Amino acid sequence: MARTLAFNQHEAIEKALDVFWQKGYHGTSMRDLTDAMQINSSSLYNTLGDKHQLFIHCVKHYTLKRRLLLEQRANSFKSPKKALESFIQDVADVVIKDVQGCFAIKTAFEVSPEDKGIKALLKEDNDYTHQFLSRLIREAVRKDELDQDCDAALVADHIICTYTGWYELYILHQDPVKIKKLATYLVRQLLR
Amino acid sequence: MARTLAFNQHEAIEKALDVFWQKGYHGTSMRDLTDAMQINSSSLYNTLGDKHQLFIHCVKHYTLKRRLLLEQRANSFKSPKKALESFIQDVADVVIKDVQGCFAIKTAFEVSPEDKGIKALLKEDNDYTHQFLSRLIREAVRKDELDQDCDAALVADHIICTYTGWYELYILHQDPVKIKKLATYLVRQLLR
DNA sequence: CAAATTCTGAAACAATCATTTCAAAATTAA
DNA sequence: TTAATTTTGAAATGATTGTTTCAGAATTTG
Repeated sequence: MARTLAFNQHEAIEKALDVFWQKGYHGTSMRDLTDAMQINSSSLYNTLGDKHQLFIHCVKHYTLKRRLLLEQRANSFKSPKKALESFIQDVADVVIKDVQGCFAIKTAFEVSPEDKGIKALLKEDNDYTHQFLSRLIREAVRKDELDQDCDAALVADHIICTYTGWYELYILHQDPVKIKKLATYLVRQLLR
Repeated sequence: MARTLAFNQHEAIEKALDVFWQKGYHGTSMRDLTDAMQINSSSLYNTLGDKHQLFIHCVKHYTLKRRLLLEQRANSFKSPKKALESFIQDVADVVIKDVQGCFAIKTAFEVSPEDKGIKALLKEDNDYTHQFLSRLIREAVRKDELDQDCDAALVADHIICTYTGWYELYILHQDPVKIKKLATYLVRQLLR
């Protein structure tokens, strides 16, 4: 048998993700990646593949991480209405903390129009969030916390679309108050 | 005196815009541009400047064009409420027609986090739309077509954020019905 | 027409791009 | 320890990047 890998793959992917996140797919060079990952290119190609395959790893890593975060927080609420409120406010906080925007959204606009594979991954991620939200909404309706005639799937899409726009607004204006106001506005709009 | 330019600058910029729009800033090479513009690179550098300057031309061209379109349509309504409704539905139609998303939004995510010049241009464009919408909303409030306690600036931001998300959703799902439903939902949400 | 001036085309530029090569170092199991 | 196997580092790959060069074609004014 032979020696084992001298670097941690997960850590390497996380570092690569940081670079892709900041510079975008086309704006990132292999040198940027090997510098940040502190791996020689031959090792990189031998283990994680070429630039595109590495990018896929990063997308999967990112979406999985978010998914776990979402599931983790999902069970900590008794009232679905409260859970929805908290979800929206949390997204607003993430938007404000993330100066460079959401990696999935950036990738959706930069890469996925011309890359079906990446698009499929992002769609899957989007569908997951959509399911999470619409389930929450349906529960809220059942518990009479929301209007009976409310279309859960539609409202879920609406929420997702709205906070997508927050990212762009924050990139352009960097105004945390504005984002927070929009979040409370969205909550009040939905839950009355 | 000497000969005049052998190509139309506006047409050349429009062709360059098409390429940048489709491939993004970093995904576009100078060869892509000279091929599409049918101009030799020396002519390009002599007249419009380097890649970055050309990109600025494209952003300015795009935002100006949208601005004119907006102003042109603004005066064709008597009721501000009807104008708002029509604006939102029109945006939905644009989203559906544009398979590759809005150039300004794509650029906001790809370029402007690291390019203050481009960011300033996009912010200016965003502010213009914001002014346009908030003025319309204020008029609607004055004419009692909207709630008196409605914060015009906030609602304008909300509308802009929402339809930004439509672009992403359409890139991922390519479902026109979904976008139209979201548009009518937004309208009903606002104007009740 | 002629002289002046500017634009154009093709080639060349160095730099960087993603990727590959391969010998040597490193590690494992026997 | 030895033989087998894999990772690693540094260099080299050819292609492509953005940009420049410059001689000659083109066009305008006088």
